[in-house]
Amino acid sequence: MLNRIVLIGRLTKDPELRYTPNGVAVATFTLAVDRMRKSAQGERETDFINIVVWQKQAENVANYLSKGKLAAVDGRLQIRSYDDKDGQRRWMTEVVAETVRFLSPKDSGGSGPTDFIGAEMEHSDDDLPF
Amino acid sequence: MLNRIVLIGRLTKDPELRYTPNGVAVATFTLAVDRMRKSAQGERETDFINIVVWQKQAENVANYLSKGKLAAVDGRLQIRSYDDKDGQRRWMTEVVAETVRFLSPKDSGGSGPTDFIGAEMEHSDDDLPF
Amino acid sequence: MLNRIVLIGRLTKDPELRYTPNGVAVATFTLAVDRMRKSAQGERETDFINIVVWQKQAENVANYLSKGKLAAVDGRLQIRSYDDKDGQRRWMTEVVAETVRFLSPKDSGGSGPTDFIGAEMEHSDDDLPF
Amino acid sequence: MLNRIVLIGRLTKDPELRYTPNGVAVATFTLAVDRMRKSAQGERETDFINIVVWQKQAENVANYLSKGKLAAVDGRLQIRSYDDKDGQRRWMTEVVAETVRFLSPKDSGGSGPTDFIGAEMEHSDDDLPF
DNA sequence: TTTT
DNA sequence: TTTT
Repeated sequence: MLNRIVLIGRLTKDPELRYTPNGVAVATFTLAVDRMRKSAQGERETDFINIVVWQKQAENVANYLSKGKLAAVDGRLQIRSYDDKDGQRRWMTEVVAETVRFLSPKDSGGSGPTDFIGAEMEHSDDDLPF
Repeated sequence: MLNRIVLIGRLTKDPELRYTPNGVAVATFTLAVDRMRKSAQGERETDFINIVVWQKQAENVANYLSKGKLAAVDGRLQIRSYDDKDGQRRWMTEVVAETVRFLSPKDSGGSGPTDFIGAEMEHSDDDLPF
Repeated sequence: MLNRIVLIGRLTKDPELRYTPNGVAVATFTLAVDRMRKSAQGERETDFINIVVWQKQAENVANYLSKGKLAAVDGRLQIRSYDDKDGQRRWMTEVVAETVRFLSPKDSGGSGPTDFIGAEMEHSDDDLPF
Repeated sequence: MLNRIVLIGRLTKDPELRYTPNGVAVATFTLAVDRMRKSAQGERETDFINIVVWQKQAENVANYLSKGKLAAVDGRLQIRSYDDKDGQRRWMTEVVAETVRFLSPKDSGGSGPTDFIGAEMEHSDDDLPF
């Protein structure tokens, strides 16, 4: 009924860009998200979370994000089941991004992307009736 | 750069439905959101938060929500400034809902709304290329 | 660096309550969270998401939640790796709840739990210095 | 019943640090959070949102954040009413931060803060019973 | 101006 | 392994 997740972390690798049979862009990457508390042994712990982005955003991600860059993702958690090569049912978890924000400073001297991408929320309040 | 809020609470009154000059539906209502901790004097405390919803959702809200009903709102926090009648600058805070979910059980015997409304997130994963 | 998720859905079964070797309560359950958009074939789709809760909350969940009840969970997404019986590395995904709210109306005639449980946020503002 | 907000933006000024009568640290600052869509006239729009942080975090914020720095805030929306000098009831809105993350790169050559601060979530899963 |  |  409601499913909303926000993550901030760093890309473990460059994003991968593909296209569906009907030509829709999809980018995937993994975010390393450090936990706030350390393990019992005092090591830092990290969740590695797979992200999927669609369409224009997928292309922006592929163009402007790369390994090690800091990013924020706002989306929903999705769990897909599939059967592996041995016919075993497996589950895969991923976050379907609604918006991705680039948080690493633009490379100085770079051509400079706009500093955000994402689906627009609905409406202007320019002429509210109240 | 990123602005995301999720609230669950009860409507303090029936929602109000209006239309912009160009015919776009807008509904407004207030959610009473109880805080988890009580005040120093042991009283329960509550935040009263104004919500704005647009378009089709505005009409659904007007049709299916009413005073006392439980609802979840997912949106963004917005602060608008305006000048009051004395020419003083004031600020008003409201949450612009992206989705509103109805959490009170449908009235038994009622004709029964669908149990949710809201903007759709972007994409199907029916034919992922991986 | 930041990892925050909010879910609303229904329990697929009664929660399970266990204790760690050192006596800390842990409850687990699965939330069925309907997606907003239907599949290409027009079926409703659902994510089944595993939830873990600790301590006092675990016991409240075990006492007051049961199969089919509506609940909201606020927490963080965690991915643990483990090796299955064939020595294969597997991942399991779960949401570690910080708070769980009970959204189904209390059974009429029931003894009535308090209608929420959860970790408290930090501070009162009773004597702010401004 | 549930109230959760996540913001990313830049500090409009250096944070202010104060202490309650009983010696508890409180820091306040304002985050400039750009909206994703531009106004009808094509200008970028921004929400200026007041943030409050308590205790150890307040001191960290005062030490490591300053005007222009990028930060993420995770907390709850709070609305307090007060009476102004003319005896008029006014409302003020602020976000009570549970965690604040520093997103600007540490100044090269600086002494280097830890790169996050915040309340810890509850439990380790080092000895889960399952 | 406030809800169960 | 799944809920209304």
